[in-house]
Amino acid sequence: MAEVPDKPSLEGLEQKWAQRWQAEGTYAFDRSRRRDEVYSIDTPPPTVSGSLHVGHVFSYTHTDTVARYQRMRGRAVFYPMGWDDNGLPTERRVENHYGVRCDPSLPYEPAFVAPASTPGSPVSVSRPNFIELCHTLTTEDEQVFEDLWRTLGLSVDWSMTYATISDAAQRVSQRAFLRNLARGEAYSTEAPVLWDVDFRTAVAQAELEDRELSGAYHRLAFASMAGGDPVVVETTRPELVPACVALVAHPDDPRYAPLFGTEVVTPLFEVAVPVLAHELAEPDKGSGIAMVCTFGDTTDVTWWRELRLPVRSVVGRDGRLHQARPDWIAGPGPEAAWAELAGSTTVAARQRIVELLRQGNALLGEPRPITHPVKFYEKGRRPLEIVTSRQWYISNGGRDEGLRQALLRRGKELRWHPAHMQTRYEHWVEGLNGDWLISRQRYFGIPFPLWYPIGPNGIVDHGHPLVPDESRLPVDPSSDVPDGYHEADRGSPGGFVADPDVMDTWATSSLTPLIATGWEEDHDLFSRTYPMDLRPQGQDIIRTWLFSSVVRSHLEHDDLPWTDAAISGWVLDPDRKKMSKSKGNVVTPRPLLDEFGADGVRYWAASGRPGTDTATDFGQMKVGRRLATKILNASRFVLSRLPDQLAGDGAVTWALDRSMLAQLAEVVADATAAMDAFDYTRALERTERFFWGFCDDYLELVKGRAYGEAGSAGVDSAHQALSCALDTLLALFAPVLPFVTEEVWSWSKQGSVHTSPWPSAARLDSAAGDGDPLVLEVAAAVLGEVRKAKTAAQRSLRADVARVAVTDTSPRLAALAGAADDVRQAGRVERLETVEGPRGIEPVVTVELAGP
RNA sequence: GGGCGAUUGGCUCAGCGGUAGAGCGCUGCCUUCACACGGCAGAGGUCACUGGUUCGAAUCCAGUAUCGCCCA
Repeated sequence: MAEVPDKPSLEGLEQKWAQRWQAEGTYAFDRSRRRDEVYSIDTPPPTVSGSLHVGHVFSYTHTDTVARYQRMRGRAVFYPMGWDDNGLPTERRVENHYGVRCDPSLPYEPAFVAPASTPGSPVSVSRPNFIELCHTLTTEDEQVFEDLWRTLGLSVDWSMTYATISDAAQRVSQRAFLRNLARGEAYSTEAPVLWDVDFRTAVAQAELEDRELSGAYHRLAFASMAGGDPVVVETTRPELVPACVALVAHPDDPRYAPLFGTEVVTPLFEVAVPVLAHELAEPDKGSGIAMVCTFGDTTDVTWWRELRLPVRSVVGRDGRLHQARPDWIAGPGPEAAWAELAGSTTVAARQRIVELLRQGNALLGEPRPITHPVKFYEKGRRPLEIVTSRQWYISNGGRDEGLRQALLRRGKELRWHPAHMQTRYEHWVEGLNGDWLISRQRYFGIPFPLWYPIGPNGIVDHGHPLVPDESRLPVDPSSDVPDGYHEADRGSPGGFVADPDVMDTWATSSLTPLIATGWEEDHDLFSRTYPMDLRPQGQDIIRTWLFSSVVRSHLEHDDLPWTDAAISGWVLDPDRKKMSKSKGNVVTPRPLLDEFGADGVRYWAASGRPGTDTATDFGQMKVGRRLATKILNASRFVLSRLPDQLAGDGAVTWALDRSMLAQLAEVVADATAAMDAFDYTRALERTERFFWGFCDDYLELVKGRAYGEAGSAGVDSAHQALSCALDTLLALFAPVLPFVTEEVWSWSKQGSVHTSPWPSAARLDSAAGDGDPLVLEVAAAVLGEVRKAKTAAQRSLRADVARVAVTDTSPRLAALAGAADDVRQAGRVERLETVEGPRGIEPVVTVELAGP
C-alpha cells in the first residue's frame, strides 16, 4: 500500500496540496455542528489596498496553527477570510493607481474607462465612477492576497469569505448603527473636531499620533485694560491671535492672580478678551499664561467648553485663514492686518503676522526655537487643525463613567495572550476623553442610512433624522429616498436632504464578529458561531479594532464578541529594526515562499510567540526547510521498512520501543498543554527536539531490528512502534508544517492528516505499557559515547568496535540491559560489558575500537 | 512626563527558586545502504549592573542603566 517515492521532494507541495484541499473541502466549515463543537475565529480582514509584507505571513500563520490544532481536536473550525476594502486607504490607492480624483459634483459617465497610465495631473471623476474603480482595484488586490494565503497554506474556508464593502457588510453596518441610534448610543452634534486639512475629514482620537515638530515661542504683548504693564504671552501659533478669546493662568499663580477678571487687548486686532483662571494652565510653560484660541489645540477646546467662551474661528477646512473678515475684527488697523492674512495657509500666515507684530512692537524679542509634540492624523502629513462641524458619535465610555467601567470589566473577562496586553486596553479605556467619532467626509465607505427633513423655511433639521426600515438596507441616501418622500423633494423646503458622510472604516470593521457570523442575515450560522472563540490581531490596533469591537458587541448583545484574544508581536527586519515603507526595509513574502517553501516560512513564523517581536530570520526559514526535508526522509525510511499489514497482535513489546513511546507520550502531553495555551512555539520546540533525538538515536538503534537483521525477535514490536511514532509526529507537526506532513501522510493513508485526531498522550501511554523513558535515554547516551570515540579517532561511524564497558548505577544499567542488543547493533559493538558503580556515580563509558 | 515589555554564548531565542540550554554561525571529522539542500562531534556564557529575600537566585523583590513600543 505504501507508495513511498524514491527521491521525495518538497518542490511543488504547496500547489499540489492547496488544490487538493480546495477540491476535497478539507477545511470546509461543517455547519451541522452545535456551538460547543465549533471553534470560531474572527480573522483580521487585511487592508487589501496595502502592500503585502512578511508581517502578514507571520501573524496569519499563528492563527492558522491554532485553527489546525482545534480542527484536529475535533472542533468544526469556522475560519473565514475577510477583506477590508472599505475606506480611505482604498481611496488613496485608487487615486494613485489610476491618477484620478473624486469630484462628487460630476455626473456619472457610464462609458468611463480608467486611464491606462498615471497622467501628470489627476483626472476628476464622478463619485459613482470613483467607487467603480475602487471595486475594480480591490477585486484584483484580493486575488493577490488569496493566492498568497493559499500558498502559505492557511486553512480557511474560502466559501465564507466576506468583504467590508459588500452589500451584506453594509447591511450589518447600517443596521447596527440604526440600533445604536434607536437606543440613544449614537448621536450627532456640532462640536470642535480634529480635522485633517489634506484629507478634508474629521478623525477620531484613536487615529491620532503625536509627532515632534520644531516650532518657536513668540513673546506677545497684550495691553491691559486695567492699566499697568502689558501681559506677556508665549505662543507657538501667533497666527491664531485673531482667534483669541481669552488668556488663562493657573488659579494659584501669584503673578496673574491680580489680573483675573480683568480684560486685555489682543495685539494687532484690538479685541478685548478676559483673563481667566484654570487648573490646566501650566505656570512653568512659557510665561505661565496662555492664549486661548478657537481652536489651536485640544486644551483650547477644554478651556472653551469649561470657561464657556465664544467661538472665533479663523481657520477653514482647507487649512487656510478665511477670506472674509470676521465680524469681531473691526477698525482700520485690525482690518488692514486681517487683509494681510486672509486666505493664506497657517504657515504663511504665521510668517506674515510675525512681521506685522514686530512692526507694531507687539513682538518682544526674537522667536525662541523649540521642539514640541504636535497632533497628526496617523496617515496625515500636516498637523491637524480643529474646526467646528456636525459629526456622528457612538458612546464608548469616554463621556459616561458607567459605560467606561462596564467596558473595563469586559477587558478583564477577555482572556488575553499574552496576558499583559490587557494593560494596553485598560490604559486606553481609562484615557478616553470623548465619544467615538465615526463620521468621515469621504466617498468610498458605507453611507449613513439617514436623511434630514428640511423645514418649510429651508432649514435642515439635524435633530430629527429620517431613518429607513431595516428591511430596506443597505441604502444610499444620496440616491435612495426616505419613506413618504419623492425624489423631487430632495433638497427643497419641506423635503429632505441626505446625510453626506460615510462611516469610518473602524465603524464597520468593529462589526467583523457580526458580519462574519451572519448576524440578522443567517440565523442558523449565527447561532453556531457567535460569540466567537478567538480574535487574533496586532498590538497596534488594540485601541482601535479590538476596543471598538468590544464596544459594539457590548452595546448590541451585552456580551464579549470572543473569549480569547491572541495578540501578535511586530515583525522586524533582519537587523531588528521595525519595518516601514519609508525606511524601504519591507520584506515581501513571495520570494521567501519560493526559496524556503511555505513550511519553512511557517516554521520561522511559529518561532514568534504571541506578543513577542520577531526579526525576519532567513536562517530560521532555512532550518524549517531542513526540518521538512528531514521529515520527508525519515518518513521514507520508516514507511519503506514497514510491511503492508503490520503483523502480530499490534502490541509493542520491546523495552526500547516502549521506552520511546513513553517519551513520546510526555511530548504529546506537553505539546497539547502548550497548544491549549496558544503556545504553538513551545509545542513545536518540544516536538522538534524529540524528533531529532528520534532520528539520531532511536532510528539508529532500531534500524537493524527493523531490517530483520537480528532474526525475528522484536521485529513486529519495532514496526508497530515506528508506525505509531511516525503517525504521532506527523500529527504533532501538522499545524506548523501542513504541506510536508500531508504529503507523507498520503503515502500510507487515506484522508488528510489535518482532519485526523490530535494525538492522545493516554493512548500512547497505554501502548507504551511499562515502558521506561530511561531505557532510550541510557541507550542513546552509550551510543553517543561510541560515536564520540569514532569521531575522535577520525573513523567512520560504520567502524567496528571491539568492546564497550559501561560503569553506571544499578537502575541505569538495568535500563540499558533492555536495549543491549540494539546498542550493539547500532554501534557495531562486539562486546558490551557493564560494571555496577555506587549510587550517584557519574557514568563512564570506555570504548575500544577494533583494528583498522 | 506616565506605562508596558525586553536585557542569557558571535547571532536568534528557551529556561523563570536547586550544579547554565537549544538552533544558527564557527571548528574538526565522516562520501553511513532514509537524508551531502546530509550526518556525527567539539569549542564557546562570572545569565546588563547594584543591593535585598533565601540554606540556595539567570529565575523572587527594590533600584540603576540601555533598547523597543504605547500613551501624554
